[in-house]
Amino acid sequence: MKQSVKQILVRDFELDTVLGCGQCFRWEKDGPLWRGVAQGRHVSVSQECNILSFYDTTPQEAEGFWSDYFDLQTDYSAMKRLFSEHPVMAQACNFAPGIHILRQEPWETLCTFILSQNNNIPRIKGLVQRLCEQFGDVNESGPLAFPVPEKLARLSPEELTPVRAGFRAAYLIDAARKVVSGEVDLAAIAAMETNEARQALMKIKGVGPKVADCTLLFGFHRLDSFPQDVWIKRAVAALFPEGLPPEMLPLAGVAQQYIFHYARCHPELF
DNA sequence: TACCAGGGCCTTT
DNA sequence: AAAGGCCATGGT
Repeated sequence: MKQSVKQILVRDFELDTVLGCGQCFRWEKDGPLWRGVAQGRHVSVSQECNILSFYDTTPQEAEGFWSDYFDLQTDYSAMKRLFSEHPVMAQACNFAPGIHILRQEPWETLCTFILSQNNNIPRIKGLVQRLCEQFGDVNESGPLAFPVPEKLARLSPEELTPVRAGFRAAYLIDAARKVVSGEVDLAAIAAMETNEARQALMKIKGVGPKVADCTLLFGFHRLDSFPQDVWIKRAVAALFPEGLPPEMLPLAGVAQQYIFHYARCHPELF
């Protein structure tokens, strides 16, 4: 194995959990190495104990762009302390102590979660990969950037058939057209209060509360947005019949990730 | 409110 | 090898 270009000491971070828990779809594990693309940059990363090793990038990119992407500067132990005042949440936090919320690009996050609906992770990855291969730009370092909205806005549903997204193709095109026209303004959404931002995203066909909240949490780092799917609804009903404790609400999205991962890995409990 | 909309991965036989 | 279930959902 070649020498890493940068090693970073991490806490409360577990690469396998972060990249495998269903918040991102452009990472592949190859032996100990995870290879991925974000915003047209590619990188390889591995982790041994608390050391994160970066390859195929520069020390500057690792310290800057990728540290931000992996949200390494946020103190998750403080959040876990708050959540752990609830005994069941303590168990969930303890079960997967290395969860982080990635800081992904909003447009890509919106598209990938449109594609995620009524779908499973392996197939979502395939759809995203074909979308990038067919319509993404290649830069000089090789990786395929996620297709820009202008590109997708020009397409007809027929032209998207090679992606094999099914009924989701029309949703993707609607999203692209509304972003290009400014009817959905992602920069403005970044500045909106969460409920207003959710409503704005839901102007897109195929974007309901769940997809909107995933976009806000994973693409805009809105830690108060709380994506509710069948698993979370079941788990919350069992664990918090009165609803989430109010002190957790500003960080409900982070709490959601611990609960979701715990529920998925203990299906017999819910 | 219930049902339907691609398609393929994964488990079971 | 073949079959069927299942899918972090939303529109009609």
